[in-house]
Amino acid sequence: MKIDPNSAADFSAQIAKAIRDAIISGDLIVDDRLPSEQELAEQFDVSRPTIREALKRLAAQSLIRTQRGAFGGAFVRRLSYEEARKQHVTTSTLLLSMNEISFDTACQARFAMERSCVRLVAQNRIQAHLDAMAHELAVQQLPDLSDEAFCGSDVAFHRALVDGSGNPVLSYQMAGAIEAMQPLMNMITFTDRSRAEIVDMHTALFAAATDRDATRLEQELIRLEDYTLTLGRSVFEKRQSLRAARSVSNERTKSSPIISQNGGLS
Amino acid sequence: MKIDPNSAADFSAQIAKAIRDAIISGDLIVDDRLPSEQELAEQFDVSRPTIREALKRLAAQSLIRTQRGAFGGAFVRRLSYEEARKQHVTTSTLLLSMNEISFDTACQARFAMERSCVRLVAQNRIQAHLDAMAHELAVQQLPDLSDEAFCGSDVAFHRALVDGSGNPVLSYQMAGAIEAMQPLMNMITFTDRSRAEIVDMHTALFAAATDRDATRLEQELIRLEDYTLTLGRSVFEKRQSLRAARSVSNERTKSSPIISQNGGLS
DNA sequence: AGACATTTAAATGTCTGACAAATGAAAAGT
DNA sequence: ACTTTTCATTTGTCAGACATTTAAATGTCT
Repeated sequence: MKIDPNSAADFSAQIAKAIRDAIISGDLIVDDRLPSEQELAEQFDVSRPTIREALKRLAAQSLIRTQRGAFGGAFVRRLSYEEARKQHVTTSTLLLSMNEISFDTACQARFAMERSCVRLVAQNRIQAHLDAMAHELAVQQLPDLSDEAFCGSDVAFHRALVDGSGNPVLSYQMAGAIEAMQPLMNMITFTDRSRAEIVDMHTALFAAATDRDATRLEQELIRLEDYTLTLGRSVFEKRQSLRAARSVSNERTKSSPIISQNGGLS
Repeated sequence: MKIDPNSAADFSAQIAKAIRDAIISGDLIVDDRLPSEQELAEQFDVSRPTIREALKRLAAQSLIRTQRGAFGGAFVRRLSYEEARKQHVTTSTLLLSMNEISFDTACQARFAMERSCVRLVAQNRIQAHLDAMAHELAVQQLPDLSDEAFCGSDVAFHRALVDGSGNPVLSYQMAGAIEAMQPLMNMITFTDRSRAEIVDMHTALFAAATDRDATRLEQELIRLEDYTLTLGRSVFEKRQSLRAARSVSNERTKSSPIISQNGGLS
């Protein structure tokens, strides 16, 4: 077996790549059993811990599952929509939080993508999707709802909307836009936004979906985008003037106060 | 440190999750150094190999990088657009290949998403994007171009198009649709498609982008979607009749012949 | 004093060998 | 025929060791 001792990468990374390529290329298909760790160690001519590190890498990507005991081992795992969605949301969330991305850019991308669903939603939405949307609408009007719960319901509403496209691949792709970005936007705007106005727009979206009216769905999404953009900008302006006011006395308040940065993990 | 010996999950999985959560929550920020493996082993009260397996899981998700030597260690890594895009494409490719997804569904999702870029492309494309598209157009007309190279150029053309949106977040999200699905579609349709017709449609897309004409961009993408859908259906019909003809003599040819399925890795 | 070479400590990368725990198959017993 | 026991296989975990890399600290020479 070909692993390059002179390569920059670790053995475990090289081995993981070799197995991953075998899965992607189809040499290993769903539910195929990989050789045992001992056998792999012999095939690749490395020790068992090294093989184990490689397998853990693959497990982290949900490419394999392992089973203990006789006739156990590592098996190629079928990547489910739910797994894929989770990974996509995690990756998107991290990308957004680790890179300085303007509110406008994120907002633009999110709504451009959601709008791409309107035709299919108008065509394919069934009663179950409308019911899910109606349920979230009801939740959003509860008087004592916490901000977190409102945000969660907001995400669920939009998820139900895009699920109405009846296209699971599209829904999966949308997760990165909606489930990763919406919470970030909410975190920025929740202080200033008006729940009533949002519920109003959600109600309009619901009505348009009920009527299978793609054009109105698109219009309402544009309205929601405009509202969100305006809100975001006003929040940033407010922060800007606040910062300017106290910049003389207090210098570094630049990064989000959410980050506690204790260094340790305890 | 809290790791649950009774949990169903491995220690390494639990530890990886604990650290991942610390990164996502912001307790650990970009370029923070994690404690050394030895220290982590003591904090979590497990052995060093177990810690290493946890760290490899995080490395597989590009969440950390490691550096050898004194003052080395594991550092929180900034997830770049390129990394995120690669992961997204890999996940999407696997999702598509491991689940039985109809050609129509994939096609629908892919073009719905690409169409969501047209407004921004018309608004924000700069000369560099047009140049990249023109270059790929030239490549696609080379007489001796291999099928693989044509497919590659096809993907590059569409990538240049969506990059024209000037929104890196949108480009990243599109990667899952275009870079993961286009190759699959090509694999199905490359036998029957007409390069001339595709080049023709690409040329029209290029012209519309040059003219900043969003409506025409959308129209041309719909035309390309229709062409691809028709092509895909005719290919499947052909296969269907072929299969019916030989179904008496030969039973199981259901899965793609691309899969060699040797079981081993050597 | 400053520039260069050497040493050293800290950290990851890897290996060996061992034991524990789970698990399904086969053997034994009823 | 059914149940129980045994057993081999395989992953999960640990301990200890050595190799390699790296940068800071130290030493040495000009």
